[in-house]
Amino acid sequence: MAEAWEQRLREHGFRITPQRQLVLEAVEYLRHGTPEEILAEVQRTATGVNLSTVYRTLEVLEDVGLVTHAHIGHGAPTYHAVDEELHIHLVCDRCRKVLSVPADTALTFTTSLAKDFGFATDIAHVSVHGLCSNCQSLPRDVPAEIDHH
Amino acid sequence: MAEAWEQRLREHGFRITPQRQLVLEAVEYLRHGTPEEILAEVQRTATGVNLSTVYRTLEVLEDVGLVTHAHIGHGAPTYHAVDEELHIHLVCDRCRKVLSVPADTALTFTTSLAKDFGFATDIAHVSVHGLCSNCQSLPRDVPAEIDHH
DNA sequence: GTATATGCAAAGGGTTTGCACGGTT
DNA sequence: AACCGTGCAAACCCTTTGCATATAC
Repeated sequence: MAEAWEQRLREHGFRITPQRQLVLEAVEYLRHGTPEEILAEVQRTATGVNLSTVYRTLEVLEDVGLVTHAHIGHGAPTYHAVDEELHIHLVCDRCRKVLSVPADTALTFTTSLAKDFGFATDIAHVSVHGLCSNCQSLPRDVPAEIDHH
Repeated sequence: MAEAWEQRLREHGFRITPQRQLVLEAVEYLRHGTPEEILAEVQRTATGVNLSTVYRTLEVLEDVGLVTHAHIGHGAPTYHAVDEELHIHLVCDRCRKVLSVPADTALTFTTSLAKDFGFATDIAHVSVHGLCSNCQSLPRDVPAEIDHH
């Protein structure tokens, strides 16, 4: 029997290619990865793979439900394999640290958005910004952006 | 007595310039505006103003607490005057429509982030993505992105 | 054999930066 | 007079696209 991911691609009319396999494996291995990071990982095996292929491949893999992405900072999005536990990223606007918390922390929130506005929330898609516990206790006008990653 | 906004700038060691006044007025007038839109509005009065000045000015105005910004789509951020009612943007990933809901809809959510993780949430900074009530009732594989604005 | 995927290079949107000039204090 | 703010142009990051070639089916 073919691997599940091959099945998924074929079902949606896509072809099986080495690039698609490698990108998917890189996302699974990295657990959190930007397109650039995924490319770097893929190129450890296949140096010839191109960034635009990574972009196109991630789009396809997302289409068929094998990966998802989330926006962390203002920069490149982060991709996850779908079998990762669904989580929300809390981004500290001062120190830039990212905290992952279970998606169902937002359950009452998403429930009321559904009830009051009929809106079906994809809570993990976009990060929640704010200040982490550490940075809240710091003096006000201390330089932000301690860690740019 | 000087206007409040002039006070604000001076307090933080910034100078008063026509550009800063015009950008602030444009943000207040537009209520929701991207840097480009703000520039267009400013240029109705002063054609010579430059985009990079708008960016730099918005940063200053945000620094001193006269404006805030929120990320709606993947594109340019939207600026608001601080006296606007604080609201969350709900973005439909299919039709791209944006729904504004009161920020305190998220009160139980932000409260539990504070209690459980010590995180002080800035809920209005980033939009919540998902599907609006209309698009949920549509068939699955209908082309998305009906309205690119 | 035919349609789809890929690599490459170029273009695109949004934003930031270096620099010289001009305006505010 | 000193410094800050501005305009301009170039550079920047991330992403998308056109096209010819290669590959999966």
